[in-house]
Amino acid sequence: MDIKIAIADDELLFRQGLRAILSKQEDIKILFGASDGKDLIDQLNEASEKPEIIITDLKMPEMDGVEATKIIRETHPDIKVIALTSYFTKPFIVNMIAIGAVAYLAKNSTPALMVKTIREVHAKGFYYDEKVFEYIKDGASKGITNLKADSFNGTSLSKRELEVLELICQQLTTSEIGDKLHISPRTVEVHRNNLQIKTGVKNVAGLVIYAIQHNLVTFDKFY
Amino acid sequence: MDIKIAIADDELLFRQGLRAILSKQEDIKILFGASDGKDLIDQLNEASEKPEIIITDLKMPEMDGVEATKIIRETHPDIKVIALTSYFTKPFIVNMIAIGAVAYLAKNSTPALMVKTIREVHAKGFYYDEKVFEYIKDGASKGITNLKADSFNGTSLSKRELEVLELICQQLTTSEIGDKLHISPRTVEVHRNNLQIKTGVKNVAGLVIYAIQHNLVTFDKFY
DNA sequence: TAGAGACTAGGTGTTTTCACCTATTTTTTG
DNA sequence: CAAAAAATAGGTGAAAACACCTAGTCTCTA
Repeated sequence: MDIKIAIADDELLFRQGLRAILSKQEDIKILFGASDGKDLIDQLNEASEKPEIIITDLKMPEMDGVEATKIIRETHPDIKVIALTSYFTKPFIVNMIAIGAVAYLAKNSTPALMVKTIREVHAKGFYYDEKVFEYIKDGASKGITNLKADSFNGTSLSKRELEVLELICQQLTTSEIGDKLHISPRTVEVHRNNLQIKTGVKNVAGLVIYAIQHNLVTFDKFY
Repeated sequence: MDIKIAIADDELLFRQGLRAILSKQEDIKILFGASDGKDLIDQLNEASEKPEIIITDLKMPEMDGVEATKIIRETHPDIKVIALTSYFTKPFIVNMIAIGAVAYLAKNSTPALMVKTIREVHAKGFYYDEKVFEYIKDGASKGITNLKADSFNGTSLSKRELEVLELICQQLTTSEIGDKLHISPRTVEVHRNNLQIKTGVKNVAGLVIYAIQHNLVTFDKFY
């Protein structure tokens, strides 16, 4: 009768902390923890006992929570995904809900809210607090289907453009990026220029903001 | 006879998780938790019972762990500070040790290592694992005093610098910023340059990332 | 198989950033 | 009040970004 849960977060201490908090609840049982999206999917596929609810951080190395959620929604449509993150901003939230997360929880939440969210999700299948709900309404009124299609690769950035964008966010210069991708710096300039036109920003500052807001780069990579 | 501890981390769930982990140890007692450096200093000053050890995250809004550590080293030199962070890189580590942290712990550590570090710090006054020790040796050979003076080591950003940073994030150029603030573009350049030195980043891309990660600019303005 | 889209890369020139300096004035603080 | 910190601004020069342009190759698909 326990609520079976899996946790994905790249910080072991956080994961273990969450485990310590949740293990105090008699009706909650933690099946396993994963260090990133890839690990989560692997363990999920191998697990004999599948979790009913997965709590996943969005910002993770290797494969992030967004990607992982997409895969889980396809391969295990009955598993509920609760998104957990420090970044409580509209694009993140609207996008995660569009992808299929059933709750969005800030890392700044209280343990009590975390437990409540888990129980609500288990009982009703979803749980949105007021702020999240407000964001969803906003997102919906602006056409969530459109958002679904456009969302991140919104203006549809190409694979190469995304690579260049990521390296720009890592503070590399044009020629450094050229070296890394084995292409001419001129080509990198073309990509940067196209990125600016497609995203409608003015300079690298704009590109970085765009990348972060659209969750195209993970924060971890900056260090 | 308990080891008295205070915890500072901006994520409540993490803080509570840590509390849950550490409260299982009979010899460890958690006095209070703080949500950022400012909060930590305030609570520290007001506390009737002072902690012997403070575990602080480095990346926090308002006042970060670096700044807080510096203040604590001055006002409460007998309190040991353990730096806790996701970013296990040389500059961070060397800098924190230079400032006076007695241990450097990754958020990716095991709860066991966390407890061990606390006990070692309590007994011996410090604890460095092999990797940290290696970095310190490296850092020392390169002149730690210089690093202390130059690097970003928590010198908080000035009001003007924050204004400039915000406008950089709004994609304004140096001369546009100069116009807006009624100062010479040269002065803006000085501010930008100082920002880069203080934050330890390489270019505007780095500044934008720093600003967003440290909650120095509000995301809302971009929507 | 023709066309679209992506990736490539060169030319040219302007503007901006960035890294070194020095130095004065203003404000804050012990 | 004296010292420290912050804000101001100039010089110089190299590197990078940005804005225009043209144009070849490659891959996928209608």
